[in-house]
Amino acid sequence: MTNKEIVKLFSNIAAAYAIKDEYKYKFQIIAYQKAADAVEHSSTELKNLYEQGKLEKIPGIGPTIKDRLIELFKTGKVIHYEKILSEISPAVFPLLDVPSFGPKKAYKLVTHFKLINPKTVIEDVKKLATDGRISGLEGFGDKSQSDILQAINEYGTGTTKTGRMTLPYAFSLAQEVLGYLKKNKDVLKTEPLGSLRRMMSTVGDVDIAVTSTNPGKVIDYFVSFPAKERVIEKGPTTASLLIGGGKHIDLLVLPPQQFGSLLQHFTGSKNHNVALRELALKKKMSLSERGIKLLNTKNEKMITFDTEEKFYKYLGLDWIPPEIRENLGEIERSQKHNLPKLIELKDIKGDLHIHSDYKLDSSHDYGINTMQEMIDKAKTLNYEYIGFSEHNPSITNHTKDQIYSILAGRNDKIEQIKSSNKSIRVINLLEVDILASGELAIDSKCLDLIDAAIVSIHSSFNTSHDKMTDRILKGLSNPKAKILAHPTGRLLNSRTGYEVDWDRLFDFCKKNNKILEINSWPERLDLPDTLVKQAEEQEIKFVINTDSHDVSQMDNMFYGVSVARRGWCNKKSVINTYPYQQIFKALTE
DNA sequence: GCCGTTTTCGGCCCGACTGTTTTCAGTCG
Repeated sequence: MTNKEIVKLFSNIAAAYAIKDEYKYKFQIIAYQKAADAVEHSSTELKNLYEQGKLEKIPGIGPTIKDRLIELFKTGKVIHYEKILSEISPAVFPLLDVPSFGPKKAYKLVTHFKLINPKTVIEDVKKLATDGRISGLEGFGDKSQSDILQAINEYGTGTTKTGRMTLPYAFSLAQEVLGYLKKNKDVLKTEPLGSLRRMMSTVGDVDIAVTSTNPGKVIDYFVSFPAKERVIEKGPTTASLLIGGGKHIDLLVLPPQQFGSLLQHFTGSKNHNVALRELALKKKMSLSERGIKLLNTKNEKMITFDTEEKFYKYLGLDWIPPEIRENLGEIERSQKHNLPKLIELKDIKGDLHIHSDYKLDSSHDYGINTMQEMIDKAKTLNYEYIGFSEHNPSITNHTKDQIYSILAGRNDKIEQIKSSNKSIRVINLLEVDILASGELAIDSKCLDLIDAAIVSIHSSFNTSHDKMTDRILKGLSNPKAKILAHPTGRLLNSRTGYEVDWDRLFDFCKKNNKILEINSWPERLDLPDTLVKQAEEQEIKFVINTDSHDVSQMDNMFYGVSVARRGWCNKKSVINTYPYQQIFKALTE
């Protein structure tokens, strides 16, 4: 049973409760939706947590759901869930994946037309709509019928929800929309919000806020955005467009005096906003994008805010950086005026994971720029130091002596580079494979040629959770191995990372002064932010690297810093904020 | 069914938009 399957199970349970009796089961529905959400965002497979007896570590899973998960892992099923689901045709559930279908609509159609086959139900409903048999059913008219047909067609052709965008893609899309909006004279201010402002590693839809004294005109202008496929909805203050690839652009327009609450609301996250509103309720206030309503006054007086700082302050809170607005303790810390001081891009003093074009006869890829070109780029970034870390020479094509002489040749090159670049310090690193056995790809005589090794997994990904952990710990046990690069091996939208026992790894790093890389490559962003936060709580040290293979990629540092910020990192936790002497000591002691 | 700076019992966010209605239900973020 994978997390993905558990997410589907919990959402189906929530839907089943909504169909049975929405009012009676109101809070079970919320609980199961929350649990599904928590499992979806868990950085570890629940199966592993179950084996370690740590299921209660997931917030949103309490005693009841925990017992049911134990039953699920032990027996492969949960009797209580089977009973609930058996009362509803299984044909209801596939429809829930189609946008605009909720439990009520799906149930009504499935029941009325006696649909029973979950494999064909979407096609069955499509045919009913095509034949004009849905219109006229209670609550359904001609428009509903054609909307259903459109939703199923878009779903079938993959026009809806084909994965999430990487950050650079989302940024460029947002810039395109912003550029368009700024040409309109009724647009006073405009900002991209939502998960993009929170710098999540992937972005689903682009959310844009606008202030204007004439919202209607802005909305009219927005819905004629040239790159749109169609208008999803359009009201007096909000509108939503469908664009290529199934992405949405959501717009919210309010007057300038409400800009603070608008920013706050539309930045999210949902969990942060819900928690904030619950806190406000206890103070007899009700929050929305329009401001704060005072519930104990006569007409529920509305206070408006032109900045976010004022909005948070009115609630007795310090302003919270968008990257940590996930309801993971930030609200409590803000109340106590005790928020962490997050690392910033300007704190970074160097980049340690750089691939130049120096040929080591490796089986992996090379960079395209010379060492000198990368150093020149590092100077423009005001770095104090740079670490070269090409891949180790191929071990299948060479003898140990050949590898030694290749690396000795590279040492000569690095010495020469050092002597002609006095203003920037050069650190002699190497990215070394951890083999399937856990051994490093090169021997200790070769390792003695370099200052330290960045070790990483590039083969045999499909190993069990325990074996992969053993393998990594063995690799890291080598005294020269100081940094574990891209620790999960994930590639966003294409490869889930390998399974590792993170508690064991973090414990090992803590005891042995090993450093975890936060890789800034936008398809990696690895270590993921949720694991960064766990490791940060255990006082593990990080290094934020770009893994650059060309000079322009050295600008990706910004993305890695955002991951560290989302993981609540202080600059003290990140070794490449240290001055040269201190980082060199950390890498070589 | 979860959870705790008001709580181990009694709470549980808020509003937008659409279609089918004539005051609201359903879905979404």
